[in-house]
Amino acid sequence: MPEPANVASALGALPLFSGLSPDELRLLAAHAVRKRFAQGELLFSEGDPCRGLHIIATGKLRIFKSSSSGREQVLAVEGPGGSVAELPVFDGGSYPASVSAVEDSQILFISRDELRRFCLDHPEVALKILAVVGARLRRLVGIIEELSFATVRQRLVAALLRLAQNEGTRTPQGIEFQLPGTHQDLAHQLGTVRELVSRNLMRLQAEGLLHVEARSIVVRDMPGLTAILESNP
Amino acid sequence: MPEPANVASALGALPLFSGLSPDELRLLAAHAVRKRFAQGELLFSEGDPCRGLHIIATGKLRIFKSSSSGREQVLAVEGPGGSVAELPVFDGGSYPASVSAVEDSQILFISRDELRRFCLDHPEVALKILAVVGARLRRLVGIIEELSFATVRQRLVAALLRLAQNEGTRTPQGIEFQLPGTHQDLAHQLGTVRELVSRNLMRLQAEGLLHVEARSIVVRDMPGLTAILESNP
DNA sequence: ACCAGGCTGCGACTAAAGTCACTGGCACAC
DNA sequence: GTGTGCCAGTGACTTTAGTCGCAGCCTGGT
Repeated sequence: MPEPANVASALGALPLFSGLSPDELRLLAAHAVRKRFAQGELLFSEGDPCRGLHIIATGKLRIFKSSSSGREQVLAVEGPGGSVAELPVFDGGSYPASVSAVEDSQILFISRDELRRFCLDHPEVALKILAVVGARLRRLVGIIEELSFATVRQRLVAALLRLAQNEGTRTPQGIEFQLPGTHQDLAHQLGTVRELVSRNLMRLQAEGLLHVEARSIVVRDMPGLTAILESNP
Repeated sequence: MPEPANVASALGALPLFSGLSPDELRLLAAHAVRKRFAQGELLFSEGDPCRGLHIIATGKLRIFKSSSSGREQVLAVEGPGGSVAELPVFDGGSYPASVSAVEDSQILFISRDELRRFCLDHPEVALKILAVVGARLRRLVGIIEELSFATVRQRLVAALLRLAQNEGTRTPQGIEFQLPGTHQDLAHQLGTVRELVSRNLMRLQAEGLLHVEARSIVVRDMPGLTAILESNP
């Protein structure tokens, strides 16, 4: 956990500000404010006026939209080193989505004006931010593609395969990993409801593609799963 | 239509490059290449390596994803003054979606490297680009919200209301406007299929909310339509 | 005039998605 | 222990989305 004196070096370790000189980092760090958020706490809501950029020192944040009928759609989950609200800092509008802490989190906050000023003095930072925003845009386009072309079943499989890839461990039975949250959480990420997650998991198990035990998943038939992704609707 | 000598002033008129000095504009214009695309022609496909930024002088472009089964999802339609592929210029990746010309179009093209260099020398341009990308990101989030929370019927109504707002003319019977393309085109924008557009239009007419005649739509009951948007799924 | 091809409107159907209501399990607080 | 509350599984059902096939219409070309 960064002490005030270490904020500068913490910033330097982030993709956003890598390559800056110690002096520049100190300058930036002088303007950064540290904040803490407890698990489940809301950093801000969709529609709130944008105050600045949030950078994750430790913890995990969830960017999401919620509907009037209680449904949610997760847009991104960001871990340490990630940032949130890079964009509305620059276009002057309000936040387009809500952000809450998935775990207890420590955040470095840089106000809108500070960041804009810093970017004007350090154009390469602006380019880095553009790159980060670009990556976010790609992910959003990916979500749109999934929502618009894929079934819940396919989206679920895609999510499971991503988990297997990133956090899976090889075992004799197949690749094993843990679901990162409840079925409800997963449903929110897929833009659907709990029941469908539960049912589809069971169905995949019945088909012999998976083995499900509580939140532990074992992928038994990888080719079978990837085939589902390619099959039409 | 901009003659080579006028490219600079044409650029200056764009939101992206407003506020630059004539000298700077000339410098940028020197690197811009003019291209023409016929109606329906593809500028590039999703996955192609990114070569640079496209700015629309005249005409209209459509940014879209297409699925293996022939479905399409339009992400944006950009008119004169708009730009396309601002983002992959900076994150080094390939184009995330395809772009085609809706009408015959004249395009100013600035290569990736030129633009990056120019941004480093003119940080305020980088900020302007960030603002444009920000707006795009907002629209994508809006699409995700609609896809994930709204029915086809609601998405259709939302699209009709946008059209009424932007291009509608008041008449005694209600607000009248023309559909900008075929039902198929509209279906692609909503991420659905032709039949559902057709059926839902007829249904709205049967309910007395609209009057449909070929591609001419008359909104007869605005409050009734907005009520549809707010009703749960 | 006539034909070809794109656009539109249906009807009948299938398949997904989502809703509702209920069950049982598990964990934690008291 | 014994509630209390969250979580997961499931059956029965309704609604929405999407598919297929076809017929009518208009347009532009020959």
